[in-house]
Amino acid sequence: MKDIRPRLVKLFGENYCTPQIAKIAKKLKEPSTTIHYNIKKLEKEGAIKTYKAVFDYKKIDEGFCTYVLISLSSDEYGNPERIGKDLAKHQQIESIDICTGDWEMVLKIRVKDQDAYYDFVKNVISRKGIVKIKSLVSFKQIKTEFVEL
Amino acid sequence: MKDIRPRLVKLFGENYCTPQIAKIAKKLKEPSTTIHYNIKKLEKEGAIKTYKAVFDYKKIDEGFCTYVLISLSSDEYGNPERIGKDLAKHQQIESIDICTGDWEMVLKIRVKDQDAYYDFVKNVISRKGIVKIKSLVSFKQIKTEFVEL
DNA sequence: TAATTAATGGAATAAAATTCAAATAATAAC
DNA sequence: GTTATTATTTGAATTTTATTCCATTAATTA
Repeated sequence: MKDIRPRLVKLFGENYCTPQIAKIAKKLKEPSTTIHYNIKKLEKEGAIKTYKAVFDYKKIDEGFCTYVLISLSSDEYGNPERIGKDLAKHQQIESIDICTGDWEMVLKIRVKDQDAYYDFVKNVISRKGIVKIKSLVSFKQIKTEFVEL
Repeated sequence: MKDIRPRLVKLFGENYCTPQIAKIAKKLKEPSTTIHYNIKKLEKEGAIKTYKAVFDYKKIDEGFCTYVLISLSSDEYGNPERIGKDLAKHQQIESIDICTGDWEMVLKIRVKDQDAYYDFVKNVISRKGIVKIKSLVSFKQIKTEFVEL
């Protein structure tokens, strides 16, 4: 057995999907060539970033989800974007926003369980320049990525 | 001109995409039938919820993004799920989580601009049982739905 | 109003997904 | 440990789909 699944999950997480032109054409009652033309235009304009899968994250060992509200230390306060770009490369981070309000940064994180979360916070979040202020642990995920679970 | 684009955006927002089996097969150096089999299995198990597009939201009139931290009133405190399910039907809400910590619920919202956000809060969030405590407005979105912007 | 560019859509082609059947591997039953 | 059962892999054939090409129409600009 080749255990292809984790590799599939990785690829689907941010790519390797494509629009279903025929189905859309049928749904909108337009010729598929017209649909094709309009989709390519959206892609060229950069309005569509990618096509990807949305998972039932509990079933792919990413059931533990948290929001992390972050304050930056005074020496990094003026440069949240540098830290953000640096964090972005971590697969466990679903989203990164630089915000107004009481916190400079909001992360959404997905890992397997509490232990994995502890490791992630220890190794990635708790670093120079990042002062973690608050973790909100998701008890129940009702909707994610615009998809109801 | 038929202005197909908003209709496309709506369909792609949560569906009407499909995996690229041939590309995956090439990438993983496995026969496409094997890839096909494994994907169908993931779908049947419910591990894959759907395939969808990720947008550059500024370019589709959804550039204004916020996190809303919510406290529930005492009479709804015991039933956050009912409120969550009710909120889920609104397209502007990207995610809904029921949480531990200082707030019972976290929403991620996308609308066109501040005016649209005001309307949304007025009409949807500020209702019986929902006491909005804090809005975090995203200045800059670095990553969303696991995709770097 | 003419000229240019953008969008639509049919027909033909190319590419891909899907089905089918057979072989192999893994697991369970005895 | 051997047999029976089930799950997975894979090539070949088929069906479906995306894509290209080109002509037509609509929209925009000069």
